Order: sequence, then structure tokens, then C-alpha cells
Amino acid sequence: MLTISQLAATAGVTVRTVRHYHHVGLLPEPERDASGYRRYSAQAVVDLIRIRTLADAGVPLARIDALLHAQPAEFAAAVTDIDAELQRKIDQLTEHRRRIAELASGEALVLPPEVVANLNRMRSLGVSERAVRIERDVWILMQALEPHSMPQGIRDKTASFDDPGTTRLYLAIGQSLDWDPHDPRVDRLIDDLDAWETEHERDSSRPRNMASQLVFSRIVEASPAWQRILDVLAHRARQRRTAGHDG
Amino acid sequence: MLTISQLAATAGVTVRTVRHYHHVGLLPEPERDASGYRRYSAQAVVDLIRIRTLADAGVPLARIDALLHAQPAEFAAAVTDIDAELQRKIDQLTEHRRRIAELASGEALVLPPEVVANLNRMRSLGVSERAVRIERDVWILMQALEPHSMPQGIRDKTASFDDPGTTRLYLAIGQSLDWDPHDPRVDRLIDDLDAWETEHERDSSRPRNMASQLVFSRIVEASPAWQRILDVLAHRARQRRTAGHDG
DNA sequence: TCCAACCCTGACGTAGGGTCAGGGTCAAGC
DNA sequence: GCTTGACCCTGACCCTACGTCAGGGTTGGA
Repeated sequence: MLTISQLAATAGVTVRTVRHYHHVGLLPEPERDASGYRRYSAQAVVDLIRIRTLADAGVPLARIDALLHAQPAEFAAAVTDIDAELQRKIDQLTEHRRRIAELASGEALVLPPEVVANLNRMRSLGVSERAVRIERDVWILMQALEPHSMPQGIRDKTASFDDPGTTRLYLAIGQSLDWDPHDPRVDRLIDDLDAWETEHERDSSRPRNMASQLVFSRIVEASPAWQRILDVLAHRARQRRTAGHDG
Repeated sequence: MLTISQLAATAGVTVRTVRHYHHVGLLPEPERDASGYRRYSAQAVVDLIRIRTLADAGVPLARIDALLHAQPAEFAAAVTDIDAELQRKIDQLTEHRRRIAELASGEALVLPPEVVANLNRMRSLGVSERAVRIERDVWILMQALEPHSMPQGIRDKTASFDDPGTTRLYLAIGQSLDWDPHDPRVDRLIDDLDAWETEHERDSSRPRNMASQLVFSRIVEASPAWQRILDVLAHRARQRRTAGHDG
């Protein structure tokens, strides 16, 4: 007659494991001695070894009991099934490895390298880190919500760095985040942005879809000055459009 | 301002997932509206997308927060670490697959094919299924406790089938399990076994190690007749040994 | 006004045990 | 006879990353 620790040592498992198998009904509870200690027979050793053989092969505990009493045909079917499950898990982990290998750094988390390059270009122009962070988040939202418009967006953005007027605007935009909404520099920036929109045929008053709404929210949340800037720009654009219809 | 289900849908996760991230502190709890509903900003969308990007790559939730704020060097180190962990899991599952592929049927669970072959040979001799089951368990115990003595044991067993006297004994042994301990056939079987031991120079009275103790237990547990048989055989062997010393 | 579709908190379940907490038992040495 | 260390017991909480009720309040459209 063996104690629980002797049984466990013989089968190469922990005492806790044996008790767990009792708990889930995989190994029957043996008789107790006068002290209430469990006393095991040699049969229990054999049972436990057979259980561990399956468990060590990755068979879920819940299926082991059936497997131990299965006919060869059922057994083979169950083994095939469990093997497929293991393969599925392996595939998933392999996919995880593939993805994680792509995670070069924090910024490249979601974004294609062209975008990361553009962000670094903004940094080297002297645009503040805070503004770059907002720009990054805007691209993350684009990527998640309108991935199809990413290629065009990337091309436009990359091309814009060739225009000195536009790059000067980027610098001013970066600084403006911290300005008071009624700072006179805000008004001058609004005029510059308005002129830029007219020149590049953009219209900040057109109805916004999900993606651009979130983009606007992200910017407005970050800067009171920009709440005013975007409001005024949209207002002016609406006026221009109305005037265009009238004329 | 988004509701929790809008946020979840935007980031491609379930509402439960968002709440879980709040619970573990990965995503900050947002302000509530008058009804107590959570209201999310665009920033939350960005945060959640960044979290999911790492989670989808197999990064444990507990490590994501640190990773989101890590410098490139730390980030690279952490990614290497996590990748190694994923590889470890893959290796383990692959080992499981290898093992499970070896599990041809219930009996071959632990045992080498030669043993399985011998068990089937016993069946074809007409040995009862119950006796074969005990024999199987004896081999399982041997395998687990004294694997080094398996080859010799297998050779002896395999050779024994060439001896008609021994195979006849196997048959009698199989039938004897169910006999009453005081059945006269038990006495005749004891005589036969005693003669066999003498002939083959075995000694069932020698001190037993762990493995043979368990083997004896397994047999005695299964059959009262065999409790007596083993007792008497050991007694006689002891007597023979004493006589040998005296003479 | 009603109904579906939301939202809330709280709690249990998953697989396979690890790790206390709190208390009883046994065997050996002094 | 007493102590000490090694066992044994039950019960309960911990881990991952959420899924899935249960029970109840809110919102918005027909």
C-alpha cells in the first residue's frame, strides 16, 4: 500500500496532480487508512501511468478516460482528432511568430514603412514629437477603418514634402497645438490653411465618414486651438461653396 | 463620442474584450454619461487598435502595456523574448504530436511492440483476457520502474513461448485466477510452478525491490488464489535455500 | 406605449495544475 | 515524553483571455 506521495513519485507526477485527477474523476479515490490518508494499490500506479502517457502526448484530461477504454477504431479516430487540434494550435502560434517578427518597433506596430518614413521626415523637419504622435494616430485610424485609401494617402503625403510651402505649414501646425485658441497666430494659421485648401482643392466642410470623424475627434481632443481652427475652416469652406452656387 | 459596442466594432473585438482590458488596467476606464454608460474618445480607438496589434501577434496581455511605451532597444529585446516563448510552446506541441502519432492503440500506449506481440501470442494460446490484462500491467510497471531490465525481460518472455511446458503453464495460470484458494487444482499448480522455478533456477523468496513488490501487489490484488500461490512458493523457496545451506 | 437593442455589474467556467493557509499525523532522535 | 521535520488532509485562490449567463436599467424608433 502506497501513500499519495509514493504513488506520485512512482508515476513521476506531483501530489497535487494526483489529487487533481481525483477531483476531475479521472483516477478513482482509493480507500483511506485510520488517519484519513489515501492508500493506493499497484493498480492505481498502472492507471496513473496510463493516464500520464496520454496526458504527456497532449490529450486533454477530459478525453483521456474515454480513450483508455476505447476500441482500436474509436481510439484511432480520437487520436486523429486530437492531432488535428494540436496542429491547429501550432499553426496559430506559428502565425503569431510570423507577426511578431514584423514588429520592428513601437511605431511600426501597425503602419507600413512608407508611413513610418514620413513620420521620421516630419521629425527631421523639426515638427514636435506631440504633433508626430497625432499624425501617427491618424494613420492608425486610416489603416484600421479605410485601408483601401491608404495607398493614395501615402502617395499624397510623400509628395507633399517636395513642396516647401506645405512643409512650412507642417512646422506651424506642430507648434500651433499648444497655442491659445485666440492667439493671433492662430488666425494667421487659419488664413494660411484656408489658402492651402483652396490651392489644393480640398474642402473641409464636406460630410465626414466614420474614419474622418474619428480623425477630427483625435485632433480636437488634443488641442483646443485646433478645435477652433477646424471649426473656422469648415465654416469658411461652407461659405465659399454657397457663394459658388450663387455665382 | 462612441459607445462600448461602437468602439469594439471599430477595433474588431468584442464588448467583453474591451471590458476585460479595463479590468486588467490595459485600457483606461473612460468617463461615463448620465446613464452610467462608458463614452469613448478617438484616442481610445487608437489605443485599442495598438493593443490588439500586439495581442494578435501573441504578446501576453500582461506585457503589452510595457511594450507600448518601450524604447526601440527594449522593444526588440522583449520581442525576441516573446518569440522564444512562442517557439518553446510550438516545440512542446510538436513533441505532443510526435508522441500521439505513436499511440497506435490502447495496449501499445506504453509498451514496445515486442511486448504487445507477446500479449497477443498469449491471447492466441487461449489465455484469458483478464490474465493478459494483468500481464500487460506488469509490463507497464516494469517499463516505468526498471526500464533497463526490459530488453532481457522481453527476450526471456519471447523465448519462453518455444517451450511447450511453459506455455501450458501460462494457460493454467490464466485459468487459476478465478479459482478458490483452497481448490485442489491450486495445489497441483503450486507444485508445477515450484518445479518450473527449480528447473529454471528462479527463486521467488529473494528480497523484492520496488518494481517486483508492485508487480506482486498487482497480482495479489487481482486474485485470492494467487495470494496463496505466491505465499506458498516463497515459503518453499526459503526452505530449499535453508536446506541448501545446511547440507 | 411597446419592443428590440443596447448598457451595466457580478459571477462562474474554461485546462492543468501551483501555491498558500491552517491543521492533523507519523517516525526518529533526545 | 517531547520536539522536529516530513508527511497528510481540505479548502481556496491564482494563472490566460476572455465566453456566457443572470438580472436589471436605458435608449430610440414604430
